Amino acid sequence: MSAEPSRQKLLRRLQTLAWLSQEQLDRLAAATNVRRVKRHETIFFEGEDASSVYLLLSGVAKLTFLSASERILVSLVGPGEIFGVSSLLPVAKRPFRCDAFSDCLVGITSPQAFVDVTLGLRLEDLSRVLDVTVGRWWGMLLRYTTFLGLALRERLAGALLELGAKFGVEDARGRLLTLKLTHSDLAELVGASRQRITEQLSEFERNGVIIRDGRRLIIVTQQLLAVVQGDKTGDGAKAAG
Amino acid sequence: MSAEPSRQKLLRRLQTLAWLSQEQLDRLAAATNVRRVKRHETIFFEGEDASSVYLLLSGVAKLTFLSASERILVSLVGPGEIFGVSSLLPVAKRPFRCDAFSDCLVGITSPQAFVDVTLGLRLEDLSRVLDVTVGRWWGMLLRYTTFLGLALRERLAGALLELGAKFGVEDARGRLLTLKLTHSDLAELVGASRQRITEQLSEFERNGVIIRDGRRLIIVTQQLLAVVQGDKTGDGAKAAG
DNA sequence: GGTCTTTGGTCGCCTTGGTGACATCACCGA
DNA sequence: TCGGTGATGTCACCAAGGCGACCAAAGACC
Repeated sequence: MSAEPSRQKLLRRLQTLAWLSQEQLDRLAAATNVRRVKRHETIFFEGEDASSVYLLLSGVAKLTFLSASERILVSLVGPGEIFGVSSLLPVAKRPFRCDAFSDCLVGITSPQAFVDVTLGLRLEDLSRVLDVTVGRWWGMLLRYTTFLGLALRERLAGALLELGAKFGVEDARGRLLTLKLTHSDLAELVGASRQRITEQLSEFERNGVIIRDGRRLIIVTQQLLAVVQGDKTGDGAKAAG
Repeated sequence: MSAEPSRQKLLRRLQTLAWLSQEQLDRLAAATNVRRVKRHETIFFEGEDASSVYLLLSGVAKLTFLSASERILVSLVGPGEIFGVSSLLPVAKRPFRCDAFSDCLVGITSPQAFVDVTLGLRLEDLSRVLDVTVGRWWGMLLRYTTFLGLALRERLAGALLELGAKFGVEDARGRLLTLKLTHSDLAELVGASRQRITEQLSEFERNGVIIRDGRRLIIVTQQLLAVVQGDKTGDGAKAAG
């Protein structure tokens, strides 16, 4: 796969890397494999281990998120762009699929080499810092893409789970939310109107998915998970009631 | 503002920074100011220059995005989390507002000091690399938050502008999209059905916002910008003939 | 050119969920 | 204890937009 024009030359053309020194460019080129990908072929799959950094040398690629029965075009990648960067975080899996939108020339490098050449750091050191800083963006992005194409019911369930994980304490009946959230707060969080939240919350209560202690919420993680996974009927809840 | 319990002690409690050495922790503490913020007070405003990194020492803060007549709760920040990290990118302004959801204790550091202590790098070197790698996430995040609460009309206009900027070439009549996009592709990109895209696109054509050259699109940047800014009537288009 | 497949264009029905308007309810300070 | 205030329930009405169905046009392939 390396009988290509000249890896250095290909890399030198990229605007994105214009600030690298000649020596850095050479080292990066040496660590990069070039692969030709035809239109509609896949560059990497969702769920794969994220173990490479990609440079789009030419062509157009697309990143898509595949939720249950829904396909979301997350982003189009143009020539010169670096993608597949979730490999810089200590995250195991790729959330998006990437396939070639037109015939592409793709450079593939290890994150270790990339970090070493561009910053002179060890991947694990950078990872740790990125995780606690820009890792939040990654999480938010995942949340938004997941939420698109979900109904209010599932969105709210997901949000409650997240809140429970972050701001909850264990309780005999489930997980108690220590945060005093109004329905309007939840509405803003989930992108809905206050009224719908009120309704949905009572439905959850009827089905035993949440319990109300005065104005505090106790969430039943098991049931909520069932809801997020698309249990429309609430039967999962009854099963445990 | 530094007559506080002990900055070192406050920092040492944070899970997020558990991997820092004693010496790093001391240096970070020395570079950090602690501020007490009461419930509902604002920690930073949207549109401000992003010139600090924040550490939430205690309490809960919320990040909100304020679009035209819409308020979106982007994320809740819990104790120990680092936020306001857009200051690590070469981006001028903060897109989100951050205010205290409960009484908070906030640590404030310069991005320079933060990067120096945690990675031993100069901010500008890290910035450059982050910009071309995780900068994409930032862009996507902004896109999603902006798109929430916009109607299809505006979303599509925004998407076309983006595509034009990235994959367009100047043309006598506007900016020619070199990419062969089907209506389904656009639908996936803006989160709509194929049929709506067809309709919206013809409406755009009627109003002179886009021009069709066979199956290729030419976008009229001026008009599209007007649409994105909420020009419901299409009068902006007529004005230019 | 003839046929097949992909894309584009339109309709009508129906679900989701936003809006405004109220009636309650819980909590808080005087 | 008693309003006041903000948080909750609930309703009727309405707009946006998804979905299935179907046809027309434009390439693609033989």
